[in-house]
Amino acid sequence: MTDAEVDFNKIAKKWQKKWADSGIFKVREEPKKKKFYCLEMFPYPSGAGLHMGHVRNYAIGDCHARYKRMRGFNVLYPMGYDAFGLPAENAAIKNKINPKKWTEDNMALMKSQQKQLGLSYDWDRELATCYPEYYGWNQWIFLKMLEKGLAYKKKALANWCPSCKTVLANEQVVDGGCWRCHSPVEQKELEQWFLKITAYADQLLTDLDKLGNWPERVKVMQKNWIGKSEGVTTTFKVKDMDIKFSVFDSVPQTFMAQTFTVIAPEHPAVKELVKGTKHEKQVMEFVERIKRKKATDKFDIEKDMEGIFTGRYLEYPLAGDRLLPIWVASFVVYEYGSGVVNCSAHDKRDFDFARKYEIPLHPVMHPPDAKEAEKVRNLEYCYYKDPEGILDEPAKFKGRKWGDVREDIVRHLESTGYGKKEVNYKLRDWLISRQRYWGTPIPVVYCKKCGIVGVPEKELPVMLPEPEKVKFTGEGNPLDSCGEFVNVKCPKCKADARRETDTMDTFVDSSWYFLRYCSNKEQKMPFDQKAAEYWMPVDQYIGGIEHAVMHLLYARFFTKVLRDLKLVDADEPFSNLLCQGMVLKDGAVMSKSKGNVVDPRTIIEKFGPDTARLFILFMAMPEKELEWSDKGVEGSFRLLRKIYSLATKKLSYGNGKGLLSKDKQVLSKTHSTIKKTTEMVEEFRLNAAIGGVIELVNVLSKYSEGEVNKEVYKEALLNLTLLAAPFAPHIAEELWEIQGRKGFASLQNWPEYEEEKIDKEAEAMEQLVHTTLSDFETVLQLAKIEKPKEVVLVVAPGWKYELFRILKEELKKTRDQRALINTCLAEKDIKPHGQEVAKIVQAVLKDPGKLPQMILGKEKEQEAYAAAKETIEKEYGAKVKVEDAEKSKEQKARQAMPGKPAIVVR
RNA sequence: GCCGCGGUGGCAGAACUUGGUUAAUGCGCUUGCUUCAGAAGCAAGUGAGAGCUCCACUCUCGUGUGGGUUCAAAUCCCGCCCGCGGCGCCA
Repeated sequence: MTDAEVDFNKIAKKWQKKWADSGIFKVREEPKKKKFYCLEMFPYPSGAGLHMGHVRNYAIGDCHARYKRMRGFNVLYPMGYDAFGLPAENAAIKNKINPKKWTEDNMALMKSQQKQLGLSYDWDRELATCYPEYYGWNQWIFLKMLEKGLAYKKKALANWCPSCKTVLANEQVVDGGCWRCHSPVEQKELEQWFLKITAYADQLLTDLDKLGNWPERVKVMQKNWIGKSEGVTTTFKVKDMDIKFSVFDSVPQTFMAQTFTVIAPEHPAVKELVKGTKHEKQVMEFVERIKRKKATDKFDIEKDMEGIFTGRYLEYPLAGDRLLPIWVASFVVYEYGSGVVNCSAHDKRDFDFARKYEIPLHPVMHPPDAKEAEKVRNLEYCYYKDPEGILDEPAKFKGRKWGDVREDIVRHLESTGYGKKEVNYKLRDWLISRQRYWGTPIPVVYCKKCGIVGVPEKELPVMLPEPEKVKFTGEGNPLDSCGEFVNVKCPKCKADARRETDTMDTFVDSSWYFLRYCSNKEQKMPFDQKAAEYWMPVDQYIGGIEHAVMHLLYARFFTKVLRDLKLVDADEPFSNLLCQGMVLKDGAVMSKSKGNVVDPRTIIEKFGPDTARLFILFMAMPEKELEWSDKGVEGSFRLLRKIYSLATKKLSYGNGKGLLSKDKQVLSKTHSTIKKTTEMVEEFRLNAAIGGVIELVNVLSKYSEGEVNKEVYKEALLNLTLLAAPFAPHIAEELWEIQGRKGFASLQNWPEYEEEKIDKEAEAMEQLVHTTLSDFETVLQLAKIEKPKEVVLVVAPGWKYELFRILKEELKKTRDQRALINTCLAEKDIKPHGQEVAKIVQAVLKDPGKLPQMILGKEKEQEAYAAAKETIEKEYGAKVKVEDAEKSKEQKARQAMPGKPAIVVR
């Protein structure tokens, strides 16, 4: 670097200020303009500030937002904070810090870092969920759901995290532990608030198909989570008792094989089944033991398949007077279906269980192969779910295939009066109660007379009491300690009443924040309908894969509920989803405990925000994991410096008359780079896009060292500036200014690939230079040196191989032509692209009469050769014939091959 | 077990949609120039192996693995192996 060192941070600050002062990133609804809503998952303001994962997230999002803006879209690109949550409260308990203050400090820190990165947010739309202006609308939506029966309270076994001292939703239990602190989750019976997400199970499932641009794996995860299964529920009586069991069966075809029944240990009916019998003691001991095991350890089906007979039988009139012994079995899931299952020989797990406890089995289906059928009848192995399987029973369906008898069996079961077609889901209702302070108060009052009363709309928001009025002891819900909050009058009868002290799961906050951004100042409603109509759905959502189920499912649910409330018309909140990969260091996720954290601040301070952003975008595809590399950061830094010097260095201009071939190449490179970069950015292959830009930088860098054509250089530099704008916006602005342009680079139109403006020859050259052998150059060389009378260009398969084999032969006969070749290459200012060029030239020099024939096929190449033909004819006066060999290319190729050089390409 | 994704030089990662001399781009490394020296910068080189006194050059093998289609396969088809992620008793 010969110039004075550039202070990229100074440049960054300068432009950040100009952007802010001019307000260029503020947006309004403009019905005439095409809108684009670009959104990143808003961060939780933790005390540590931004980490690399955030930087990556925002670099991707900002790049996209800037690109779309330059493409002429009216871009909504907002930022906010998911500000409620446990860490704030824990800080309050541990360090006696005001959770509100703590959160606000963190938000301020984060915001300053985001500003330091130069992200093009419309900061006027900022929101934070911990303020009544926001959470009041959580309450409003909750009340609407309460009205609709979508919010309800029930006593249920809940997942309890003893460390966080709160309840967790099913989705928040990961590997039997708390999703946040990983402590083992306990089961506790509590009265809790639920949102009826199951009412939308089917829609949430089927609408996944509308999400064409979501990653497949996310869709699969959601699908698994919803877990739809269709089948038949049959209801039978327990012998000698007044108990009936409904049993769900998704594989009803083999119902005649059912020989025993299993019931979940947690099932309350177990107690009744054994009450007062000789089995009682043993069975109840078993139940307790299994419950404990399930609660603590990782429960493993393979090892822990256990059961115990209850002494009771289920009547099974479908098979005459068959009685099914009822067992308590460890593997039965109480929460799924009815917690009772009928078992048969045609299920792997049932089969294994029956063998273990020597329960009789009764196969009713056999494989087509007679030998195998015999094995199945002898119970040598479990035969299940084979579409080719042939039924033996019931008699009515004997001989039918398992694969196509299903519907008939279902109808048959329904006709018996015992069965009913039913759909089951794994999805459970969403438990939103949290026994915590730092969250949205659930707007409900308990009155002795009126029962559960929703707080009237006009009294919203139910404000969280100031932290000073609450005791943070670490035991129980802090809100219970605030009498002023708890003791209220019933809104209906004005009698003394008690306020609900549960607060909402913070996932409620993030389930509709994208709607609030559309009109974050709205006072009368959660959001302005017209604004939401204009902006929704989010066109591009970007965030971590860890939210594949929870957040994304809840947000989809809320959107559907709000749609049914006629507040939005979008079915789905996010049309495109990008799940960015993790940022790794030394092969592991960056984490404090591993000590491999790289603080974005140090990188920004040292190299400036553009370097940090460019590096993080260039190092890997957005979806993939990114391995941090300090050296790579320096590489990006060097690149930016190189770009900067392209605009500031002294140039020596040529006489400016006509374009030299190198000028044409630069021009052509410029435009092909526009083309490539545009394609890559559209496809979110930002790493490849940057790779392309770097190529252009390298070409320009080299070009700028010799004599340059003023106009060509100007055009190249201008386009380079614009192409770089989404990736390194500050430097792009600076270059823009250096080039004497007015306004902001950020607001310019994205450059277009202008085909007609480019010299055809150079374009043709361009298309071939990097992808394949520069055939065109070769032909030009030949034409220039020998001024041949005729060049035949034809297309056929295998050309390169054949051509070069022949040329090699030629070469062998030649000696000492190297000097000459090198001379002509130098003169033409062409970097010897391959030995091949030299070889061809050499061959031609040896025997000018024997020219290679080339047979062209591909559209691209045809164009290239057409251009070549034109040039050669014009400039060198030789005749060129281009043959279209598309239809019979192989035939032609073969004809062309013997004795003569040929090109074999399809 | 089921589902999804992937496997390319020393590393990250292009090229796979549309089969055409595999390896764009960056990092690293080697050599040279520059420098008091270092850093930075610039220039050339860099898949592996072998042959050749040297140079020039030549040969063989190379995209996890084994097959197939094709004049031609990283690319298309089939089998297998390995890795990552998700689901996990779902009746």
